[in-house]
Amino acid sequence: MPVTLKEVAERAGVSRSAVSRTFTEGASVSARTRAKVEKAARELGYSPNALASSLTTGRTKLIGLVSNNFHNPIFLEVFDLFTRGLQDRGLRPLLVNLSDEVDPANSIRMLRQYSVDGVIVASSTLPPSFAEAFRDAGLPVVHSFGRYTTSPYVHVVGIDNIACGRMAARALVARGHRRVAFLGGPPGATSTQDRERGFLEELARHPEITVSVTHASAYSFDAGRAEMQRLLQTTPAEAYFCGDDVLSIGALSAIQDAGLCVPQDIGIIGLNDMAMARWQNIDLTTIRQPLAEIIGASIDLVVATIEEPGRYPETRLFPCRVVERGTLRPV
Amino acid sequence: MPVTLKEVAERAGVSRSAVSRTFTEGASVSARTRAKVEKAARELGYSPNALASSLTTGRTKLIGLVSNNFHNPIFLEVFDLFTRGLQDRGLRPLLVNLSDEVDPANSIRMLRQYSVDGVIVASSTLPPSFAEAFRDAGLPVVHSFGRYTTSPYVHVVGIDNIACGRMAARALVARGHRRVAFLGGPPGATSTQDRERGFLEELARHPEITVSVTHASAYSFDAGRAEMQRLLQTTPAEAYFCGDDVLSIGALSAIQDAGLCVPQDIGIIGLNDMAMARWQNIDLTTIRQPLAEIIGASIDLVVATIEEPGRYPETRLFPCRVVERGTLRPV
DNA sequence: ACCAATTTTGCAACCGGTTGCAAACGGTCG
DNA sequence: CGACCGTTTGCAACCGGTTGCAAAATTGGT
Repeated sequence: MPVTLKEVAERAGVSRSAVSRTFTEGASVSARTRAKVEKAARELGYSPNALASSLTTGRTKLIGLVSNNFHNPIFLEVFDLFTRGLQDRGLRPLLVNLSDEVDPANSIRMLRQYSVDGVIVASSTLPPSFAEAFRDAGLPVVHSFGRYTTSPYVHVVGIDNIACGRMAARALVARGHRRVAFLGGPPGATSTQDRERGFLEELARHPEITVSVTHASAYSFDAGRAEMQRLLQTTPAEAYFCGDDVLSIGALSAIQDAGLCVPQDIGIIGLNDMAMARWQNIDLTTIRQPLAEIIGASIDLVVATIEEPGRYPETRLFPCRVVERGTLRPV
Repeated sequence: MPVTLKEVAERAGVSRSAVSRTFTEGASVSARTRAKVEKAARELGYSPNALASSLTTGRTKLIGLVSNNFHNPIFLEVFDLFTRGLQDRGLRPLLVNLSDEVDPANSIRMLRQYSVDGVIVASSTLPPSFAEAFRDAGLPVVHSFGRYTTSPYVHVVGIDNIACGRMAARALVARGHRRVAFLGGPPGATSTQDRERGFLEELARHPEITVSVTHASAYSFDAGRAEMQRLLQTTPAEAYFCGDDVLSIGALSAIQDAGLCVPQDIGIIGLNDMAMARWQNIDLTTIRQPLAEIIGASIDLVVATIEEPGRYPETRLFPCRVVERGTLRPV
């Protein structure tokens, strides 16, 4: 059904190579043949088969976009930015939903079958070994929202979660809170581990302040709410640094249901600054993670690695900043 | 770099066809050769190139998933279900983000270049002509969340929006409201048009009830909030049927900010029942759209059409029901 | 052990493109 | 007009598979 190179060649009265050349950037074709070919192609409605050409060129312009975060609303923003960014560069996202899969083997096999040019692993809950397995399979890979390392084995783009933990701690200290706490995401997530670490390190400099730590089972509203409900059964802290925004919103809902006021009775600071944090009925004080920059850099890096396969793995971290809204009392 | 059929054949001491056959379902290979081939393949880490095989078989197992809804949180649920559902059937989603594009031509060209087996257009804001253009290009297509027609030109899977409008109207009537209103999404969206129509038709049977209609500029929190703020400047209705949940949440926030109580002062009923509607700090009364069924049927239908290209276009609608929560007073 | 029926196998052509190479072409200059 | 040089062109091989067909191997029956 779809029209092929050969048919265009016949109609234009030229060889197949001529047609191929008019459709490849920087190939040698005279203006006359090009015109003939373009006319024939237009009349026939021809567009070259990207997959067939990938056979010889070795490039598909397909990028595997692997994620397991299909429940945290911020990932809709992430997918929006990734798909647009990839499209803008002429690349196509092949989406892989990991849901509860932890073994990269299947995804690797599948993405190799489709000869993707590169892979982006977008997750803060997958272990570093996950992205590394792609690299071991010879695929250019970038781990977005991954953990910072001084000697990375794969490209990592994201934020300095330890520094964010510190930043959150300083924000709470600056407000004079004496009993603070970290309400983390799933303990296995490197993002939570690092945020916790930074938070505790900074607070270690203030021995007069009491710190406690607990974890929600997932980065989700329900998990955040459940954990805060549990905490409210005994004496809660004065202010919480929550593992991320969706957790914060869950915690807020538990606090409000308990008849307590935010930020008077309990303060909350989140992390991400997803669109919803700006919603006026939520109005969450949070640490802003510069999504667009992270995603832009991730794409740049995967493209650079495709072009230069031996490229040395690098880490790109973007600075975050506190966005003051209504869930933490003024300094 | 990746290992090919030929290398496996050489190592196993068989022909290339033999290798090909051991990897194709239902081909004739003796147990002995199969064993030899599988051993060689395992040792070499071979997995067949899906794109190369697609050249001769004409099937890529790639499905174009086209959407323009990257800002409505329910679409994260939609993408989750679509990607999982497709993966479960051995299909791969090639995601296309339309953002503000309205012309299908580019998407069609691109999806044909990648020889997708079929296309799913997931949007309630794109006109019917959008999906139809794919069909005209010879691509099997299903329009999910599209408009119901008695004589569809493409497959449509979704809900009966007119019936939903009626259902919302009945819910408000049953509660004894005398001044009700529809706060729709973008006027161009067929979903909004149909919901409005059903709502008005049902209310026409109750001449004693005052009805008014306005529209938000998008299915988004901000648009819903802005429109409700505008409405609150004069005398608002007693209860609103909002175009969808995210609009409802925006409206709720405006109402609360104005110091009014829901459902006492103003009632709200939404549509979709997205995960967030269940969040206890939102607790939205809404009309539940059975997402999983809609998406399952969409995939079934696109698969069926791939297998039987001449298949008659059909419409599959799923029933919705009111989910009672806290934003509408009890009957 | 022989023969026919059945299964398995390899050859070779093909899917829709790309590309190195050498021949054909077009233009310039003496 | 012919030699020379740089472009443009087509041929043919190749990318990594699949598949129709006929030959080879196996099976079963006698």
